[in-house]
Amino acid sequence: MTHFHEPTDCQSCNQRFTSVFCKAKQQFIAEINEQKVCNVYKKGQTIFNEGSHPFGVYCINEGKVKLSHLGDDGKEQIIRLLRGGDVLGYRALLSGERYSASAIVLEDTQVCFIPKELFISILKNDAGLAFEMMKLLSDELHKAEVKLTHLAQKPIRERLAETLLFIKETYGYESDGVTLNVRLSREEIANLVGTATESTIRLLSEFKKGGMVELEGKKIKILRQKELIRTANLQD
Amino acid sequence: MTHFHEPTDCQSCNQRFTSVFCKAKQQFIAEINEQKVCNVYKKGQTIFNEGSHPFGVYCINEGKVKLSHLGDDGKEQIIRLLRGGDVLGYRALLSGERYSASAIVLEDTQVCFIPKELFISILKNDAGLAFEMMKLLSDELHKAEVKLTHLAQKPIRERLAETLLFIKETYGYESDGVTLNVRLSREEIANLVGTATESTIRLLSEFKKGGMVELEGKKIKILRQKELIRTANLQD
DNA sequence: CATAAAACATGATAAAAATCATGTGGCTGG
DNA sequence: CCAGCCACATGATTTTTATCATGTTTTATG
Repeated sequence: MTHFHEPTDCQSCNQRFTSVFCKAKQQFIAEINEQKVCNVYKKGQTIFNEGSHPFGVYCINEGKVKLSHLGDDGKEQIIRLLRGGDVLGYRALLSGERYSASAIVLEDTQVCFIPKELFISILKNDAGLAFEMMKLLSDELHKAEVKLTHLAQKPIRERLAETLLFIKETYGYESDGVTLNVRLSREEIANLVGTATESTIRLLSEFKKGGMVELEGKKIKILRQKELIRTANLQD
Repeated sequence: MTHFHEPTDCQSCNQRFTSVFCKAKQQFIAEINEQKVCNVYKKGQTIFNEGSHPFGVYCINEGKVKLSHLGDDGKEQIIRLLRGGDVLGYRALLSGERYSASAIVLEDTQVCFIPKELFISILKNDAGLAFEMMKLLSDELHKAEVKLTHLAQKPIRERLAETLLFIKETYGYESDGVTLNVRLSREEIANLVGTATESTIRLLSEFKKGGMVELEGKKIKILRQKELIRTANLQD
């Protein structure tokens, strides 16, 4: 079980330079500081559930979270991977709907909760923060559109390679410089790629045979990044 | 060739109650009115191109536009369909990047151009409008995420049915109450569904045989909407 | 109006991916 | 510690989808 220091206030939070909220005016940061509620979730726990009403936004202090939709036939689709400094739950809040995805913790994670009213009122009074939120939304939209195009046009082999690179971008390597710094099941990787679990397992084995990756249980080591990039066939 | 009345000002624009801009403060609407540039594009023309720099946003007064990405292998992926009242080009502007998609006109379309500086300055000074923009972005993000999930999990047959319903939602029917009010090539429909053109043609023929739709060149009539909904296998 | 080009259509085939089946190893809870 | 379950793995098979080939129809153009 991971041990966390509860941050006494937002000024000393280890995400104070990373999160969008650092762009808020000082007075508002103070308000957040007063009203925020900090919480620790253990691996596998749910921060919020698809279909329920949002009461605020969550800011990840430390940890890893997956955001996933349930498809019409009940199959999970992982929409986003989140880390320290990321904000979640704002999408539903802004469009005034229920959550369209569930947030599930991938490893012990500390999260600050900011109540809806405060979040909205700050957004309405702090144009700078509002602008940053728009940027953030724009970036997410862009990523979603690119992913959508790849999902429609690229074979699974390329998408798996791309997904491994994406995981590396998001969570980086462990101190050894090659092991992806997150433990995902093969099924989760499949739900990120958008394919059947068996296909993912099979292709990972192939990647391993080709010497691109090394597999040790849930540990994945990227041995030849360049070859992986080539396999992903990315133009951008 | 369609004939358009150039709107003399935003107050009399036929989209003044539909567009996000109607949520802006009166003073800003007046500013937009002064600085906007109206333009008519003919079918097939490009409003802006993927990869170029944005100089402002576009507001569709009347007409139909497709927004499409080019995949890494050069294949088109249509990511959005737009109509009168819709705004386009804001995504790239907000995240400060080049356009990540091209906007191409599906039929003669009248568009107002609003310069970047004005748009940004209004957003920074009009919290109400900023909030509406955030809502709009949130909605788009939501739609993109749902589409992403369906692309990953649903067979092409269901996706085609869903796409036909989506086209109907966007552009509605002609006065006869059954014909989709837009002319798209089979290839464009395929690029919307995310599949090969031949597959789309084949499935449309099947839908026709089953009596769900009627095909007359590019005219598509929806004869049995309920069955189409069932075919799309939608839970939401 | 003739003609070429593009779009549509459909069958045949090949490739990709999902599903089914079976087995193994590892972890968990009694 | 053992039984049972679950994740991982891999082969066989089936289904789905793309690609290729060819013909027809529509549309655009000189």
